[in-house]
Amino acid sequence: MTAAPQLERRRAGSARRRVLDTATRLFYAEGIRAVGIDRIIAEAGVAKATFYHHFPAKDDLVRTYVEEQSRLQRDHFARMPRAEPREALLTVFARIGEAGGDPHFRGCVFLNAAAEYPDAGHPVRRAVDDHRRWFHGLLAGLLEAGGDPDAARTADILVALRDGLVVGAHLDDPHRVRALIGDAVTRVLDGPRPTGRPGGAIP
Amino acid sequence: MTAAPQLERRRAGSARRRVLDTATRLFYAEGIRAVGIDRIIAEAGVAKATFYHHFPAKDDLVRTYVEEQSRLQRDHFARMPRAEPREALLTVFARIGEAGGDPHFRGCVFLNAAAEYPDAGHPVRRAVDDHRRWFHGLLAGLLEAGGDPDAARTADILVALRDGLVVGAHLDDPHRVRALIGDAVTRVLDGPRPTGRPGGAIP
DNA sequence: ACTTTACTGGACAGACCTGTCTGGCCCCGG
DNA sequence: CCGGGGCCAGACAGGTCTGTCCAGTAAAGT
Repeated sequence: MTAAPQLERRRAGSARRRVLDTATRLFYAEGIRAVGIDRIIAEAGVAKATFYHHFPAKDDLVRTYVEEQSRLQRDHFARMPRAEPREALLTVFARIGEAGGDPHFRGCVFLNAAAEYPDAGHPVRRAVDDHRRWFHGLLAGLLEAGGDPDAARTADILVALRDGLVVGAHLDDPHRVRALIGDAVTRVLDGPRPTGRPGGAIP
Repeated sequence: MTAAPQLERRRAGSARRRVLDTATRLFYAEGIRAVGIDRIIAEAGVAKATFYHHFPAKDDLVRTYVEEQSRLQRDHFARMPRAEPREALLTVFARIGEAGGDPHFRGCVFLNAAAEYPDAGHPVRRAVDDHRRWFHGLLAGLLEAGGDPDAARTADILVALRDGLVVGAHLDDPHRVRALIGDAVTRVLDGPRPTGRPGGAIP
């Protein structure tokens, strides 16, 4: 009980919290490379030494930012009310349309971050990969529970669809995307399966 | 006959050509902000003054890069052999799978560029928009020719699918994406339509 | 032979970047 | 009361960025 207060002090992490919040806002709105440390610490009202005390380098801040966004999304879906698999799937996709309506919407945190880190082995890219694997697993689980005969494949397609919808809501028209989400998901879920073709998977 | 040689000199545009080629390679491989002018002119073997003679600012080079890539893709599809609309559609999507197999593949030129330019009104973003409108029109035209009852809607979905597939081929597994393209497109094309529901569009 | 034009090589300015360091304040636990 | 750690303020170093400028070369057209 003597070590805990050190980690849980009243103001402990307050500066760190402000840095991370500011970085999250600026990184998402303007891009990661486009936002410098000086700008972050100025808007967060934090000394430079304090920043480098909490984050050894800028990339550590970026990685933390991406990881936290992933955690927030996972928490959000974990707190989603229980529903039938298919309904849950539609809810997941409906959220894309809602997010696109936000005036601050600027696409997917993870896709945007990945676009700025060409090196696939970079910690930031790994964090993105982790998030994508989680999301694929979430969809595959719902599909399996819903009795989809090839949940992994359908999940692959739905992940692609989700990425494309988010991109479209950002670069094209959010309202049009919102209007077509249900149609698109239904086509993927209920569209014809290749296994139905005679002479299919098994030779 | 007197003005033409000035524009078509033997070496005229040679330096410009080298700059644009080098920039194309580096921008795509490493990102736009990540590549500086000094690096481009060094690898292109061009003097700095020459660079700024052809491109008033870096953003002009970037815009030219994006526009040229758009033109190249349009030319490619224009030279595509005539085929039935549906077959042509499948060919368009099959190319995504092929591109993903290239070891230098690093996603979509236009999505990557857009991710680095948050301002939607920026000339680079406009060039990206132009390209996306063209691509949507290409798909919509093929769908209409193929007798799709709601070509614009289906084109919207296919554009989203295309974006997601390209993203997946870059961030996830190119081989898996390649294997599911046909399935995905078929589901979207032949999946159930909302208009088929009783009490549909017309109240 | 003269002019025009693209091009070279490199110095230079001014801004911005990340990251380090010093010095001191303030609050909380012991 | 006092020690330590979180925090602040800002100078500083070393590098990179974009963009300007100058002086000179080489080749094309007239």
